[in-house]
Amino acid sequence: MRPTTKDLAKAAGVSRATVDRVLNERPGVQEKTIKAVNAAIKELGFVRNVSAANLAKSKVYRILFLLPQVGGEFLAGIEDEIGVLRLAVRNDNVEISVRRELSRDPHKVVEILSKLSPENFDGVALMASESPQVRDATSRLTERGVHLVQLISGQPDIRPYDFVGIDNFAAGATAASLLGGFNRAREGNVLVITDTMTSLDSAERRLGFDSVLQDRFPELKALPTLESHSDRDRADTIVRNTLRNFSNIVGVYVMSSEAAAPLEAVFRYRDHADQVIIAHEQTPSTTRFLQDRKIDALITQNTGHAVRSAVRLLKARADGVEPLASQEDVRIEILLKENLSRRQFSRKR
Amino acid sequence: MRPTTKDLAKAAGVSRATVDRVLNERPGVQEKTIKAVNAAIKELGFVRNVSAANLAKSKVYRILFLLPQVGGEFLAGIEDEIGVLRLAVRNDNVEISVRRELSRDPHKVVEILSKLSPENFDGVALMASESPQVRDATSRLTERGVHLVQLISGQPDIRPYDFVGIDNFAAGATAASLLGGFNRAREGNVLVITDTMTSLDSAERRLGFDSVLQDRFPELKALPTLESHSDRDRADTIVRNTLRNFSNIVGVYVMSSEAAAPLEAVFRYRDHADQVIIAHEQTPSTTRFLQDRKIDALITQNTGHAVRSAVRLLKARADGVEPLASQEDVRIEILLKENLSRRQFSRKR
DNA sequence: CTGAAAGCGCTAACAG
DNA sequence: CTGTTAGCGCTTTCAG
Repeated sequence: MRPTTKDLAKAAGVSRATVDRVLNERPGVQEKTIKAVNAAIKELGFVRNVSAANLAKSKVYRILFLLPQVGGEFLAGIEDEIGVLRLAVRNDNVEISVRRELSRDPHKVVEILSKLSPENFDGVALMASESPQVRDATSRLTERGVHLVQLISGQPDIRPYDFVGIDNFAAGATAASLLGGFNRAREGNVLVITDTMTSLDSAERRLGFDSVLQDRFPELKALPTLESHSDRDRADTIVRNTLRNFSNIVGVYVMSSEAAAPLEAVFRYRDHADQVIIAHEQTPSTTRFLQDRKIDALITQNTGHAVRSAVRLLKARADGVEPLASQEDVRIEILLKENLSRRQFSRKR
Repeated sequence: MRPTTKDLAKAAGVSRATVDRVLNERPGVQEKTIKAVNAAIKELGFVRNVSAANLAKSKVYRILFLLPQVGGEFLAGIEDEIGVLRLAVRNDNVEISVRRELSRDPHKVVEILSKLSPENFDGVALMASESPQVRDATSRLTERGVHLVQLISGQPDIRPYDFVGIDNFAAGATAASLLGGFNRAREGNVLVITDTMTSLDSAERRLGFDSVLQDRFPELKALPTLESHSDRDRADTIVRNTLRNFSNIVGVYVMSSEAAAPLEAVFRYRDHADQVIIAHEQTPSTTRFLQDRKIDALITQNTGHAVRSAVRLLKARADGVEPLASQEDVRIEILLKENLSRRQFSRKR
């Protein structure tokens, strides 16, 4: 049997209440009592039972997902994943809420973040592009005691909070590697489209893409990035114009997570078989395109996993526990028609 | 506040003990009392608090991983993952043990399985090839009340227990798609190697591989499967002979999860750049080969995820709870040099 | 600064 | 067939 607070109390010659005080670093305990309890902890190899503690506290973890207001299939998919998770974690005292109210304007984002406090939320999963203003606001938020994880959009490895998502430079490089590899060494141009280049995510993908193209596929030349600004008509226009101006297009790379409109524009003016086409993220549209072989590959991240990871991280931070690192890594996945996962799950009854 | 058994008891006009009896379908409760309690459950929207129940029962989930006795880097990696997980889940009353004692001989496997009982284990994760004998033994095991999940090796969708792993037909198809796609339409032969074709896994991969090759890459012809029988020297010999007998080899496909020896044999007799090389699973060796561009791609499954998934499934089955299907899907991943995940985890302090 | 006692939601043992 | 009582491991008053 694992030792309990009762055992600690006996070993340290104090009451269970005092053990509790020491365990939770509550104030008002004599230094020597603290030492005695800590010695007992070490000696007995005590590990606290978090669920018993949560039961006693009737603790609920309140987690908020802050998402962009506008979005297409990709964002809808994320909302769905959150919805599924919300039900699944109710048994673990986790209460998830979602707000779709972030805009491109950093000041609006800052305003929303500034209203958040530990009174209302233990943790926030934020899906917003980086900017100096937002960075400051998140710092203040965490200082106020609200845990934060940056979700999908943003930069790994840079600040004192967690990032859940893929390395966009590597994602772009992966796209280039596939596009170049599948292209059979034809010479020509590559059309590159995204939503907007002001987002760091797209910029990083482009850098990764270019670096591999230059290194390994000198026969390919990537054109300047086209920006659709989330506008269907605009996507159509810029694609049409570019296809008209550049004759020898052998590849297309759609960098944005909402790829449907740009891809449809391409299909409208070109036979899909005439070039290698790579896009990002798995949505109903992109899945269909892959199945129909209208595109060659998708670079994706497992959004369900990302969302669960965000919740686990926020919970771990709230508990002051170190998360299981390997589990929280979001991989850059490559999807071909052949490895689209068919079955959701496997069990016959 | 969510309703508790206390609320149920009051609403149904019975004691908490009776509520408990109904909740856990214990015998000896009047039909009408059961109805009353169930009515209250429905009315109040009661959801049981599993961790409170576990606390009261001091329940521990005893889970056994049964692994093959012999194995290389791939199996070692799985053992490592289990080791990490064992520590991580100790706080969740899960006790994991591992036995590396399965042999190729089905009768030995059966013997081991027949000794397992609910007295010792709540669930077993079994990594063994399919065979009629083993199938019977697993059926008897589950009938005895020990939950079972088939891990990595085996067939999805066929029996009344869970399978955690990838669809090997699709994995083989994916390999062919990459090999053919990267090959730039050269005509030639493809060397195919595995450990042993008697395992269903390899057979399935081969079928998937061939089907895509025939459909989409008629310029490629896959040679009969070579079998290394986990023997380094034998791998060397068969590879050398085949390379001597067939001049025009433009591709190599290693189907087995332990790929190091066959790959090294290939490198010994051929310049790696002369053909497209695809193998399975990420291990120290295959990772290095990918980084050095000695191989072109890996088809992998996330073993850490698979192991965690197995534990979650066995726990869910033991609780009689439906698992979160989407989370337990193991994907066929494609690894190029570009999307090898660098960072394990991302947080600066 | 420390301890006693009650309670979180559920289960187990024993009466009745 | 059903209720009472005690207790899982930890936290939270409230005294002292």
